[in-house]
Amino acid sequence: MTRRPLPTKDRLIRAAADLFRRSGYHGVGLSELLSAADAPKGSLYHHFPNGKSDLAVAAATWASDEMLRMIAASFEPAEDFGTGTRTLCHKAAKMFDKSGQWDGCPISATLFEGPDNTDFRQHAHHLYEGWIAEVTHHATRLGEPDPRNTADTLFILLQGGWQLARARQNSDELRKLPARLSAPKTD
Amino acid sequence: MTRRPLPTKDRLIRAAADLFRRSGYHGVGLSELLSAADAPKGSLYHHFPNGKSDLAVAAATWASDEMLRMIAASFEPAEDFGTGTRTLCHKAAKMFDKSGQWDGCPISATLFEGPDNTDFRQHAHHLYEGWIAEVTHHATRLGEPDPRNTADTLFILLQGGWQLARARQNSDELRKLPARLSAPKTD
DNA sequence: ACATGACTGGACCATTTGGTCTAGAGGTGT
DNA sequence: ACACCTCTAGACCAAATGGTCCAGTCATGT
Repeated sequence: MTRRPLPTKDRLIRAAADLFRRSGYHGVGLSELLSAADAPKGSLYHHFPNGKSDLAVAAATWASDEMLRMIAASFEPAEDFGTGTRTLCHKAAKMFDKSGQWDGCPISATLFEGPDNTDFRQHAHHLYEGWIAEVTHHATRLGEPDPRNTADTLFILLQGGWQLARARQNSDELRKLPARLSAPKTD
Repeated sequence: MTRRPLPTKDRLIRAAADLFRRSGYHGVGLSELLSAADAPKGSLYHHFPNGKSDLAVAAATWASDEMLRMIAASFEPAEDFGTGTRTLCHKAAKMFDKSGQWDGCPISATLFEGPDNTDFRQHAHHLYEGWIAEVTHHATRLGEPDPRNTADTLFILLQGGWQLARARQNSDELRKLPARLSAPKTD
């Protein structure tokens, strides 16, 4: 406790976020989880009475909060929206490289691939809308003409770009994303 | 056999593609799989000596081939690239609705979330590049200025758009995709 | 009629799964 | 000193997991 760098609960959340992102909800067993967090089973069920599923929600929420911080850190110092986008994509690329280039989106790997519980899916939706809302906020602030639509597009590009980067094992796909973001045609 | 609409091997592949897309590789047990395909365990291990993992590869490949057919069917009759793109996205939206609006990409759910086998990942990459090559082919044929890059972008939009549609439970996100596809800025 | 080979059916197995339960350690307040 | 409470530790459990194995079925070729 005093010697451990982090309290047990946080170690569990971080280990869960890490492992779920790598192998998906069902791909991680409690034993693997507990040994990664260096915690016994009793602690898990003390902090998360509903066990694995509670932990999954906590882990996804924590990962989502990290993403929100990343978005804020990218756009707050930016002069214009394009600059913020470029910063965000570069940060994402760095995160991708650090994650070992195989991991998926922590939200979808944890909640979408989880048990076919409606609450899980809705929570994922909620978290995603949080990202989009944050981007919309900055798009508005920086004078983008159609902030909501622009935020949706950036979300799509990040999700799809991450997938392509994963397939190609190359984070440059993420860095090239801003070039693909431009004013939509008036269909 | 004579009474069954499809031979056992194909029923297994189709059931697997279906279930894996819905719950991911680890989210589906053999029992669920076998009862969905109405096949006994012996048949699985006859047709797929390595069991679940062999079946997963076959299922992902089959799903990928379906996608290739969908791409071809969209672009072959098209006068220009934009029209083909619109058709493809509408077809994808229809498929999304038919799938129940919760399923993920069959390739990534089956192969990326699978065991941390390098072959799995590389096969997924191979299948994805097949999609992109097919789109590149049509982009070239229809006179797009930068066919490879355009194909990459369409892939990214489809992957990301599918994810957003899944979160929002709304296939219109896929139908709105073509409007987001435009000439990239010269960064 | 018989043998052959592909395929089916399911009993069986070791291992792992998520989850429960209880004994107790360790800190804090009185 | 005591009680109190949070948290840890891990033995234990029923159920499910992926996988093996083999006897039996059935269509076919001869």
